[in-house]
Amino acid sequence: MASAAEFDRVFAALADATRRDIVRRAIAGEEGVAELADHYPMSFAAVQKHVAVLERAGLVTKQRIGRRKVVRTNVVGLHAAQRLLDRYEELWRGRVDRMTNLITDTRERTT
Amino acid sequence: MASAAEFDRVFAALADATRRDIVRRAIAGEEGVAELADHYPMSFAAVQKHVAVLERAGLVTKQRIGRRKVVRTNVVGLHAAQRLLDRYEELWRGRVDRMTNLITDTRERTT
DNA sequence: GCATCATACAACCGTATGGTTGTACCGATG
DNA sequence: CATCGGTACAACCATACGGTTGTATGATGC
Repeated sequence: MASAAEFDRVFAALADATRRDIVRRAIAGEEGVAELADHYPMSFAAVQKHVAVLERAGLVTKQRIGRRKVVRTNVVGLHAAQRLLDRYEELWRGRVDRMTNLITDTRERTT
Repeated sequence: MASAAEFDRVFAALADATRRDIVRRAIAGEEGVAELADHYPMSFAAVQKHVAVLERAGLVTKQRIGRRKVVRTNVVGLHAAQRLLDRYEELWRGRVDRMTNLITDTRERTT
């Protein structure tokens, strides 16, 4: 189970379009940092920082291959975020069910 | 489909423990801003700002009831985030499948 | 109409964030 | 071993963010 601080990092990491695109590209898991940087209108260092943010959030990993470091998205990190949203969803459904019951009860009582 | 800026707002809104807790509490949809504020060790104004961030992200709505404004989580906003994560998940699965095929092909060729 | 509860918003402050440039390190290759 | 490609990191800058206090607006109850 992820701590509050971990959720903070995961969602903060996903709250940037460039980083989301890096996550998407890193699913293929074939590009190094410099190759990723070519896709974006910013310096290499900026992209490197974005990758570092994603890495700290546990959303990607880096593996040295030759002189490059290939960036790969870590599906485990994504799952943490997914599970939190799913829990909200469950709670929401529970609430809706309870309201439905309430309405049903009322109907039964009033009919 | 949500735009990049909308995703930015949704994930940024979720990247704070207090705001996530407000979302959770607002699922019940019974507390006003002042009542929510009682749960947290910060000023009323701070909580109000958090609610405003969630509102701008489309994660909660406010409805005037008497002199209060009841905060309710908007499940549609959550769905936007969920769908993005699900898409990453799909892409990831696709990649794994492709790799599996590749390995299978190789085996078939080498046997 | 007045006091009051609930909300809204502006101004301010410290720190975090996203970007830049510059420098240093590491590994492959001639 | 000298060079070069790829990465890492520090220093710096502007702006955004999370918090505060103070003031204003709005709906309720007497």
